[in-house]
Amino acid sequence: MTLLAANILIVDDEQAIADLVEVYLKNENYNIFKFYSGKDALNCIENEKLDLAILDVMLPDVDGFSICQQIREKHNFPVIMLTAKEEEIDKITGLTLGADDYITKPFRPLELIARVKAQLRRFTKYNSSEPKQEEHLIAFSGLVLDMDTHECMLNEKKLSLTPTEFSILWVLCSNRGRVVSSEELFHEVWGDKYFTNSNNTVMVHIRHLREKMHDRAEHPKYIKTVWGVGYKIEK
Amino acid sequence: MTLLAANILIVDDEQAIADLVEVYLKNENYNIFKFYSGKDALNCIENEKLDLAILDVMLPDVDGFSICQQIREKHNFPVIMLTAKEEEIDKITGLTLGADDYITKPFRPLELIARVKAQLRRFTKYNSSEPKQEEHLIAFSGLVLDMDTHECMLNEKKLSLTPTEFSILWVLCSNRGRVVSSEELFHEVWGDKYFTNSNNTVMVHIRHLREKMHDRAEHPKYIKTVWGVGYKIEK
DNA sequence: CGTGATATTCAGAAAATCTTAAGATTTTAA
DNA sequence: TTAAAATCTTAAGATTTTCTGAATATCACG
Repeated sequence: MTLLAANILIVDDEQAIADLVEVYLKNENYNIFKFYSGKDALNCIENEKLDLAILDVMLPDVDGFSICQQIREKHNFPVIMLTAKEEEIDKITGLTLGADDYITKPFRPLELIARVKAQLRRFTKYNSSEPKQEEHLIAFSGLVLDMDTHECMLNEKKLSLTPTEFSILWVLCSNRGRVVSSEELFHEVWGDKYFTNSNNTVMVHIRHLREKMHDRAEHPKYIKTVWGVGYKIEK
Repeated sequence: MTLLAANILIVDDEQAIADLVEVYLKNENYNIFKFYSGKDALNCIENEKLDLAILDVMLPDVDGFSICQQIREKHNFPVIMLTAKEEEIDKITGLTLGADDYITKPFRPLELIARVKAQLRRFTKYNSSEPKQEEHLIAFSGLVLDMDTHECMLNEKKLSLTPTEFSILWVLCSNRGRVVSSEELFHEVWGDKYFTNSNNTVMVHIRHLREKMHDRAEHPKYIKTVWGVGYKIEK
């Protein structure tokens, strides 16, 4: 694994899913190798130096399990399986054998990213002497967000955030200095899982966040409203 | 045995099992030599400096006993046998033929790792002067967990934990400071072999643990619930 | 001002966790 | 080997926390 960015293989015949995963992970600065079929993926496994694979269990040609086996045979990097919730348990048991982790669809983007990072961390821990830079931690001017512990500290004081609140703040912070629209926020946090026209839900959570941060909407110190565009945290 | 990592031989014709064992042990930083047949393994025994072997008793070509005998004849490192539950008689025979330990399938990852470490420890104790760092003991702020004896002490008092309880606490402690999701806990403790959608089982064990630790769910001193994410033990 | 965008509030819905207990399984002891 | 004890799993309902959507209020900009 290079120090700069991990190479991640994505295989899913549902193009929408694969594309989505790609977007999320590219956003995290990973190099993506994406395929809609198992056959193409196998080729990639041989020719690229990969660091992690995300495989759909059910593929039309070569199934995820076989790919996983091939990876195990000749290579050594973590494999995360994607399974639909409805798929039969027996099937999954067999198919996920040997995978390092699995995620059931539909999943939340942040969860996916967290899992990917966890695997890369766990793996590099034993395969590199580099004191990995911590990407699961965001810290600046009195605000600390820790993906591992899901903790949030604001000026030495611990804020107890709900999962959604944490996610929203995380997205805002990792895009610090840039305005993030309600829609974008919604997509980042909830994924395409739900579609709703009302961005009101986001608003309510922003409200709660500001409350917990003692941030008044009139003079928000942290989460600023940019009229007609979205929300932003100052750099 | 090198100071850095032990070389471990795995032989099992059930590829899924061999792969699984490989994953678990690689995770523990061992070098793995894996084979799906006895013949290939014999070759490896001659050419590599091995520190431990994990052998399936039932192999299609050369059986585990024979391999074990060959190891005993020319080499000197511990052998752990893998046996299916039904193979009662073989178990005994295998042991008398010189295996140092045996594990019945299906096994739990933590148990496998513990046994491997125990054997390596036992062996190196007499064959090296290096005071190997002991990873089989976790101790911090009043809590002591001993993988060898499966004992747990909390503030000088011994807690009698069931195997599952011990495993869960062990995983939580070794990931202290990080939130571990129910799913992850489940994987670590039960392995990929068993699969269940309900994390309720984990929950019940957590409950029992908290009970034994006099940890109330409202104000847990030790095992904290991180809503929507998992459980965690403070650093 | 008027209009559309953002805020606030709050109650019901949904989701996650906790508790309990009964039955299944495994281990231990006799 | 069998009986007893210990442990594990599962399920159902209770509880707690979190999320959502509607109704209303407020604000910024023209």
